Amino acid sequence: MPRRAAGLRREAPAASVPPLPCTGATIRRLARRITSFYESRMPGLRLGQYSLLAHLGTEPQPLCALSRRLEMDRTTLTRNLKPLLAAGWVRETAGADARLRLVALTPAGRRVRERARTHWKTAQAELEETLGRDFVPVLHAHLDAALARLKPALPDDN
Amino acid sequence: MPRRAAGLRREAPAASVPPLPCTGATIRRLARRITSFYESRMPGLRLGQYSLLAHLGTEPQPLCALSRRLEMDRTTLTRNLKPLLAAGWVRETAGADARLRLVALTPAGRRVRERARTHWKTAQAELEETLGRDFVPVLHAHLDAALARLKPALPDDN
DNA sequence: GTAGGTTGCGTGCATATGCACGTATTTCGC
DNA sequence: GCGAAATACGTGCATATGCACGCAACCTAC
Repeated sequence: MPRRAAGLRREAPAASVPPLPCTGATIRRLARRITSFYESRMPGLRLGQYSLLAHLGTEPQPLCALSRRLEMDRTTLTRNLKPLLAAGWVRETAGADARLRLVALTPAGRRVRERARTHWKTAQAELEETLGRDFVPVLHAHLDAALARLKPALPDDN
Repeated sequence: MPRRAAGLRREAPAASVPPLPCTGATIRRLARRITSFYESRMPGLRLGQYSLLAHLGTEPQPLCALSRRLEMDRTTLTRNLKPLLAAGWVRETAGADARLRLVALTPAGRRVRERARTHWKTAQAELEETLGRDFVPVLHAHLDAALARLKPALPDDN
């Protein structure tokens, strides 16, 4: 071991096979990075929360419909909705079908969404600037293609 | 805006602008989908856990080095390591620098990793089959390009 | 040598994610 | 009608994610 004053070792991946290129790990890494990018430009709102607001409307819609549109687990949606309900941005109403839980934006929710949309637009523009104006459409095309090929494989719900 | 009689509309995304294509939302959606794909083929191990095992080695390395290599928040790493420690797949040792927390694979951890690597390889191959053999390299190239352009913007740690 | 900045780390808080399981309602087959 | 299948939903559990804050050990300048 070479002597070293203070420091940390940044060498050696440590006795083993180097990790092979994993599509899953890579996409998650990029998702983290991009999420962080957006959120640093959207004060007071997580990206997921904004996404939720953007998919909500004045018209009450059932949770299941929302989860399908967002292609997100129903139970995740239930929990992600909680802070928005607590903030008074979303209200729930009862419909004819007693099983359904209908959710819609409140006036306050619409205001928050409009304000956030501005920030989002800025972030999106800045992201496209950073990644390259002509790069982003290509990236999107590939992401969409991957989504189209990868079937959700719905277990029970959704 | 034409005033429409109640009952004319059946679909309607609910009184508002349809969500614009958001790179962040799209990549998170794909990340969820792909994660689910891998995990359905890796019994008893989350994708993140496998990724961690794959980046660990026999040689003890400090947490901070690991978090840098994984490009992941240090505190997230701390927590993600916990189940692996509990399972006896990872051990921690003390080094010269009392600040550092050195972690390495145990023999059991190596065995688990080797078994998991097999499953991972199958999953990866199947994914490439599903997405298209020639598609995946292109996708990777774009993901890597995006990662290269998007600087982490390290706040304090990491 | 010691004060003060730096570095490595853990915890509390808040959200994100999805599976297994259980519950309530509705619809369907007969 | 009525019992079974289908549908919509919540909760418990386990992990994933990162920021703010605080602590301890280390290093550097003086």
